[in-house]
Amino acid sequence: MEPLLQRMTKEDAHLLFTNSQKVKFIKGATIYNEGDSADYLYFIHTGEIRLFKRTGPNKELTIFTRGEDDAFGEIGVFSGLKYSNTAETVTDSVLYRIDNQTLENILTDNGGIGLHFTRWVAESLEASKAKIRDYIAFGSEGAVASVFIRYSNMYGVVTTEGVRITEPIMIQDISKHIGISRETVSRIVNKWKERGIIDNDNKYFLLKKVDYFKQLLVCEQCGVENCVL
Amino acid sequence: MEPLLQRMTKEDAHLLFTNSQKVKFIKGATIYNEGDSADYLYFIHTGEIRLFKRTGPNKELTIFTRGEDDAFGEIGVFSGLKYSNTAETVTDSVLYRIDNQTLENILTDNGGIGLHFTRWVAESLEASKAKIRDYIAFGSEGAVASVFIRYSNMYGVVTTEGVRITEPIMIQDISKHIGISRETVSRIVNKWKERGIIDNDNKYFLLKKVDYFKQLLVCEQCGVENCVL
DNA sequence: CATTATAAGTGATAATTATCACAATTTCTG
DNA sequence: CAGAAATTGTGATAATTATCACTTATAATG
Repeated sequence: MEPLLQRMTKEDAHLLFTNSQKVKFIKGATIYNEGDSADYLYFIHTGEIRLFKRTGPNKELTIFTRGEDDAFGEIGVFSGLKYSNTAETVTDSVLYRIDNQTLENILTDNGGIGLHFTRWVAESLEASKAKIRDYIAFGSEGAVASVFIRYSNMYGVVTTEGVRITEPIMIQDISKHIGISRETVSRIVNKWKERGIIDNDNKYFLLKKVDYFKQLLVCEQCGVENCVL
Repeated sequence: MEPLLQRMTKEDAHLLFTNSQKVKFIKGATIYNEGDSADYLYFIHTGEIRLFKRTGPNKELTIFTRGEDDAFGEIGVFSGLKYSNTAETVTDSVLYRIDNQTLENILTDNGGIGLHFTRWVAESLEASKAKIRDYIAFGSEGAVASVFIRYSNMYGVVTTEGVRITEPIMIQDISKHIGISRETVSRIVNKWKERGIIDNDNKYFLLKKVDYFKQLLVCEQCGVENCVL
């Protein structure tokens, strides 16, 4: 999925930045908490952000992640008074934040920018709905497969051996995306390793048989563009 | 969640209608299929529409439903070339459809209308993400509870006995929302009936202890506005 | 109103997944 | 590089859920 800022002209992006305030966060910092008043939309200059919901003591569900040139906080800013997720940095991050009212004024005056926002949110919605399908309809294996496919769409490099994922993936990250126990995810991944479907060098995975995943998830109908985490 | 057309002025809604084409469908008709070219956004004048994905032979997953004054098809129109869901009428329906390009022109010229679209899509996104949480994080009971809570937010009437849901609900409808077998849903619902948590007159349900559901789903943080199906 | 068609309930059983309790690996840090 | 911390693997067992094969109940139709 194309990051929000890359969809617009430099001038439009500049307009948003000049109306924003620069804020820095170190790795692992919390930018806002679920339930906080939703005052800002955040643009990611550098870094990566994980949005998640807490579902119990020591239990989290990752809702999505966003990276450079993208934005987050739309859920609160456009649709409610409060953020419905917690936002946390995955890496050191430099963000620009624009307040609610300033943003609305810009969008009202500038339908072109607004249309980019609508498309961006609509694609996020698309991604979210496709996730529901994948996570629910094909059991635990389907859910894990879906996470791998989505990583491969985001960070995959095609090689002769298969698709190499350039971002490190931890088993427990996968587990947090799909709400399945770490142990079960571990067992599924190891079964696939034995069968030669995937391979890994510690946290770096190689999908040797992407078709196995696509078949499992009945991917024919589904475009790849919005199949992301 | 407020239907799209009710968010805007009559003039703005009128502008959209005059650029649209009226189409009628009988109950159970398919408006478009997953994979069809996404040429139109549809406004619902009267009727109710169910959007779903097919996940196997005789297996469907309901993605969402929309009713009067609302719209659907945004996924294709704003974000892709193809519809990613199948749209089917639940009741006889009168729709207006506007083609892709005409809509984009209107939104580009009119940031105010565009902002309503963005908010509407952002709230749908919010609903979708909250669903993921509910359906995944609290087991089968949580998923079923979530469907009831969402029905009650959409069609609930508060009475001295509890919340009465004015729309008929079939067990297999619930099952299609959450991807859990009909039999399991049936067993869960009957267990709750025995315990006095819910009651029903055939398809009409009464939630006697809404708090039981809210506790199960840890609803404290979550606003009710976008907690819909 | 009898007859189909749909939907729902249920027992038995198989399959899947979670949980617990550690052991083994890998990564981090001084 | 050693020791600590974090992550992963694994066996045993419990809990949950799906599936199958019916039966029962409800709704639709001529």
